[in-house]
Amino acid sequence: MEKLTTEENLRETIEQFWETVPKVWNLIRSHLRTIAEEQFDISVEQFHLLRHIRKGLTSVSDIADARQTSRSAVSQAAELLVEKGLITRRQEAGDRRFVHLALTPEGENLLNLVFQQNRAWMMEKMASINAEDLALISEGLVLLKSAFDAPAEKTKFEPLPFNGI
Amino acid sequence: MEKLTTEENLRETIEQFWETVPKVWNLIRSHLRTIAEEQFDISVEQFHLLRHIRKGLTSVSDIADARQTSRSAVSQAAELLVEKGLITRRQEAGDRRFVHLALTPEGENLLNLVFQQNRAWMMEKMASINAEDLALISEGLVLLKSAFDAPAEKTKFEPLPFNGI
DNA sequence: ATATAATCGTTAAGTTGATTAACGATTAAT
DNA sequence: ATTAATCGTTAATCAACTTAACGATTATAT
Repeated sequence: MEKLTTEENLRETIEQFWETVPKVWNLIRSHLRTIAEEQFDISVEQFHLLRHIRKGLTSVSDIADARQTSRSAVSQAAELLVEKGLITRRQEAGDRRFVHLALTPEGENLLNLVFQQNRAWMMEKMASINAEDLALISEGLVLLKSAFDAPAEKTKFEPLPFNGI
Repeated sequence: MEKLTTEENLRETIEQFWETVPKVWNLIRSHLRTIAEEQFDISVEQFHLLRHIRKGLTSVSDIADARQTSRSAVSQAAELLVEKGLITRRQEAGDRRFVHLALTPEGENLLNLVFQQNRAWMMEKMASINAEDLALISEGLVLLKSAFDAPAEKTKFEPLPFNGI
């Protein structure tokens, strides 16, 4: 087996990323939509919002950042969830510009149920993978996450010259 | 180090999946949108369509399946790409219900440029990962892909009883 | 201190991508 | 030969997003 340079490895990994992630994510997202809409009457976007609130992001701005979307999009989605009684809004005492979103017991419960359904489905799909391979997948995901968590690193590679279309 | 059951491993991997994939994919999708729209005047969805055509999916139905969307959505997106001169439509000789989509040289070229830009950006992000870890990520992705490629496996785990909200 | 700027969230208007339903055209099944 | 099913398109509608404008609040500058 020949040793590749890191750059060649990188290209290969990125290739594999494109081969895998869009397809898998679309499939999961699509199944999630079915669960969320048919059984719980919320959209995928509303689900993500609930998920982020539980993860500890409570302000509209923080969630917008995390989701790579606009504050107004988050604000509008939040409004719908408030109407459904799944979250609450509360102004921050210290800085009254901030609004803190929090799950109601109903929201928490609904989120758990959606995750439960999703996990059951994913487990079916992944049932044939052995423990060792599962660990490998996990490790790979951790590495991937940390790469994209980190603030952009000064490049080792030439910035790409862009020459029109 | 304690040995976990496969089911526990599975839960952990799924947990890690949710921790990683939505965030990373959103980030990439967001950056991709910037490139595609600002520099090439196509939407992310149009990009995906081009991508699938190059991968060998030429019929509207096949692409709709692959993207987990409706035929009409694909048809509409295809129409826009035809207008831009990035793809062509050609009826199949044998079964004239089928229409085959194909990239024009301009479409091929544009797709290459978008990928080039995206790869450069992803390389920056992933620049600090060593060769061994890159290989690990690749392997993990391959495993993940094959799990979700396969037709749903008969479950080893209890189908989840659903008990209202 | 006061004025200016910046930040947080909301609202309004408009755009886009998606869905559903209906439809022609073609092919398969009975 | 009729009926079914499949492929793709079109039309109408919907949902989620964007941008822009705006109040409210806090930070900064003079």
